[in-house]
Amino acid sequence: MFRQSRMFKDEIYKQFSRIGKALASPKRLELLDLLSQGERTVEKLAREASLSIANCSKHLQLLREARLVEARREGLYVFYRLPDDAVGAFWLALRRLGEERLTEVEGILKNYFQLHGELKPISRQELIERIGEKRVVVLDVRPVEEYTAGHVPSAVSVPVDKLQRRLSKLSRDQEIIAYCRGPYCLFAVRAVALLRRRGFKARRYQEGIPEWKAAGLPVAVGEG
Amino acid sequence: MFRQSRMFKDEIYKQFSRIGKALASPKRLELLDLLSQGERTVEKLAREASLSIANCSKHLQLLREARLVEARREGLYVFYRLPDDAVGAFWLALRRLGEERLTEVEGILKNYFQLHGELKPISRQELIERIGEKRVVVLDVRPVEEYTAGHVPSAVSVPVDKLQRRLSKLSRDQEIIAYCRGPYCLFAVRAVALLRRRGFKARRYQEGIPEWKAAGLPVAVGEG
DNA sequence: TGACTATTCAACTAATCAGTTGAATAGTAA
DNA sequence: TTACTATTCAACTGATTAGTTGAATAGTCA
Repeated sequence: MFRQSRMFKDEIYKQFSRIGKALASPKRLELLDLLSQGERTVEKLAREASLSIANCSKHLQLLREARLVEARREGLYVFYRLPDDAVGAFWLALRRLGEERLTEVEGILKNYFQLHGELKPISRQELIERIGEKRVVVLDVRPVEEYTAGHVPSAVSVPVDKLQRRLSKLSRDQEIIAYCRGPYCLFAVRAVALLRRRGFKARRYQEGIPEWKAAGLPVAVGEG
Repeated sequence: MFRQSRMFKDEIYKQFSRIGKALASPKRLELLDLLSQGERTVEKLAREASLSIANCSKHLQLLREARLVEARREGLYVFYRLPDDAVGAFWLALRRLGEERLTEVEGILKNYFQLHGELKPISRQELIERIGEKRVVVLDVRPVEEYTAGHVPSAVSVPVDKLQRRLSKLSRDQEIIAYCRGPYCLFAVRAVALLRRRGFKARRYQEGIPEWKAAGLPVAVGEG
């Protein structure tokens, strides 16, 4: 009986550790974070996470073995995605645990954002309250595909690398609130920095769509 | 800017991967599961997880570095424990994700419980409904310390290795519901098997106190 | 203080994993 | 079919991790 129950436990915990192993690499977490914005090809994932394609593919295989991502073929490309919302929610839970318990995380954030003179981001509550206001415009500065896959209602899509060219369409009388993928994506930081240099009144909302959705708030889909 | 934002991301995800690394070993998950029942000494943890003391201590160091456990000294012993409920909840979330997504888990469970002729456990809802009934007695078959640290209200403490000697105190007219640490602890399985062999009407509730608590149900503390 | 014990550390071996490179595969388009 | 391309596989190196053993440490108790 003892021998058998030891075997049972060893087998069971070994299964759960597959998920732990998949989460044990920084790059795989970055891939999960990217995929929580929507599906992507290996190529795009590799570029965004600064990986070679072969290496990225291998990491994706590992994630797939732990059932944290799944793949779908379309023409020449293989698209990877999160199989359901539970995985995205779990990644959020891991992140939150790290933010609470690992003091180093706060240090890194502070260090980086001080370096770039970044002001305190606005809270979710404040964003919700101000969304309807005439003198406020919300910018989604992620690539267009991600905006299309889901965005804050009434937000306007202005990908960060096109912001420069679209400055003329923005009014200096409005207050601009920019958001991107989440607290560890720097698109909104860059956007706000640029806008301020040009004399706009701009602030940053630091959460992304996954957090917005997890809080039960409505998400708009499509061209907006 | 690119160089810096890559460095930032690498640092941030590396921090989160510390948690992943800590979760990447079956034995460490087993230790977390044990600790979610309450604090314990290194010696006890080592015995329960079938580890050498030195090896167990090392695993605990690793968990401590990821801030998933903390230590407290009392007399000759060092007690390890989960620093707060968030860690226990996170372990539950990981487990649930595994149960849903890793098909192998179900297979292992089925395999083992078929082998032991185990019937379907009763649901949480049924347990709640029947707790007050005169003809039902709920047994907590974990070691006494764990019962003392928190148990289902009105449950009686009968550690599984003392069950044999206490059979005379149980009535064959009552229905017995036994529970232990959770679905991967086999105390309740053993208890129910013994009771049935002796002609008692016994069933198993397969969740433990962490799940009970996470569902917002009341927990009784002390000698009961 | 000194004897004692639980716990941790240090050093080592075997095993596992990350990342690189180049070749193979599987699917598309002509 | 053939040419083409995105993706994956296979083999390798260097780095990291698990687990073992024996010694050191830190605290208790008389």
